[in-house]
Amino acid sequence: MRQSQLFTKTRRDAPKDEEAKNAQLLIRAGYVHKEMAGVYSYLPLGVRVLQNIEKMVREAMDSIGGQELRMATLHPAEPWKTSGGWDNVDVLFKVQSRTEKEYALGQSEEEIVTPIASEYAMSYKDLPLAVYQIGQKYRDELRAKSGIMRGREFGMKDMYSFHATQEDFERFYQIVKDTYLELYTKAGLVAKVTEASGGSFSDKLSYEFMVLTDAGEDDIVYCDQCTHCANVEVAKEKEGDTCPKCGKGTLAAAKASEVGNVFDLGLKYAKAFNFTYKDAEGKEQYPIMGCYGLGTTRLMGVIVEALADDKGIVWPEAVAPFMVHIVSVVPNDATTVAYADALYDDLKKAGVSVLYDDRDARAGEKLADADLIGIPCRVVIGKNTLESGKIESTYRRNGEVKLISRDELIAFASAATEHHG
RNA sequence: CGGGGUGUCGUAUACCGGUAGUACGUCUGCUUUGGGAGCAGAUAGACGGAGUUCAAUUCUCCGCACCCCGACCA
Repeated sequence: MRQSQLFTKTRRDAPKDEEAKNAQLLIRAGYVHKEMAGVYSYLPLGVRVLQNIEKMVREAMDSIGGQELRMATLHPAEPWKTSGGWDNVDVLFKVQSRTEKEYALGQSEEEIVTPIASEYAMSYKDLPLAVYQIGQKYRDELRAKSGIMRGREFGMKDMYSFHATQEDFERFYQIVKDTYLELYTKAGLVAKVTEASGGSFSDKLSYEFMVLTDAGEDDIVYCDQCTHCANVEVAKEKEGDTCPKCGKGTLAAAKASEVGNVFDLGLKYAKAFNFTYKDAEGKEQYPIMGCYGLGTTRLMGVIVEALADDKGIVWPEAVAPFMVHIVSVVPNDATTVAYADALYDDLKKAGVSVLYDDRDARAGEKLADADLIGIPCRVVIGKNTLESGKIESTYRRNGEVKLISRDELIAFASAATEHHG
């Protein structure tokens, strides 16, 4: 992509009423556009990041046997009345048609997936079963805040599983947990699994996946030696205590943001929608159901919060909108431009995602923009390095500058691009 | 939903009961080009509605929007 063709532009100042770092940087760099409180449009750069996140999530869910589907987000009122959610879920958006027919907007989709699954899962042989989707969710939050981290419309992956036994659910939960943790690591984050309340959802415990960031809304305590971690809303423990799990470590307190969760739904929805299957003896049984959320847009916001520095965004390779950012700093010099053009073509041919700043602008502005946009590898093409035959590449993450050959750059970038997603 | 705050060109801001100014952006032209260039010109703005007043962007009231704190949070 030539940056001169990119329809968004960067801006020097953040809007005065955006306080969240993620919103300030994403707006300044041209990733998102705010529509209203808690609702953002995603612009070309933002879509590229979201698509990478979705790809990463999709591959992870597919790898553990999840089957992707896409359920409606405009829901009939009836299943919500059947489950009791119509009156009990206060964040449920309800809409009325001009003929006064009532609908709901999807905020989680047990009410939709359970009847669908019950049509196809007839026998114990059809279980376990896991389906998921990635898409928009709507929640009537009383107060949207923290930029894209807590909105009224947002992106989420929601998976639902059905099992014949509690043991099988536990087995699957462990697999999801490991997969989630792997995914957060790949996204450059440090995540903890915490026990939390099931809310109105379930009497049973739920598990939350927390990423450490001061922008988070949750307070957690975690052990400095083992994996123990708990949300203070249910924990009796506090900072400085000896870890109740390993008995060795000390608990530390931190702010964190919930980027995923797992709920044990038990038989609640199976019973509400009369979803039964036949067991090996031919008897009707209710399946055990689990649900697994992962906020894709929130994840994007958390990555910005956790990794950005004072110059701008720092994307991990797995989600970056482009892998290489070519910055041509002497746009009036024909030799330099020809060199940059050729490098751009070569990288594209090698399958590398590359943003090429070919704008007729000064070096300072271009470099500041590159820092703000946050692409992992920046390549500066100017007269100095052109003569040496080496390419100056700078890693956004740590500022490390290397002089490498053209072939080395292409080899590095195409390898990194393969890991994309 | 309770409390607090803020609404001025696209963005950030200034002033003022009487002609709304600046910077950045954008457009035109020329010069410039390795960390947010210079000159010249151009473009564009008072959230909405009532009220007070000779006169309201300014004061008052009512809406609406946005931000922050709290509560809430499938």
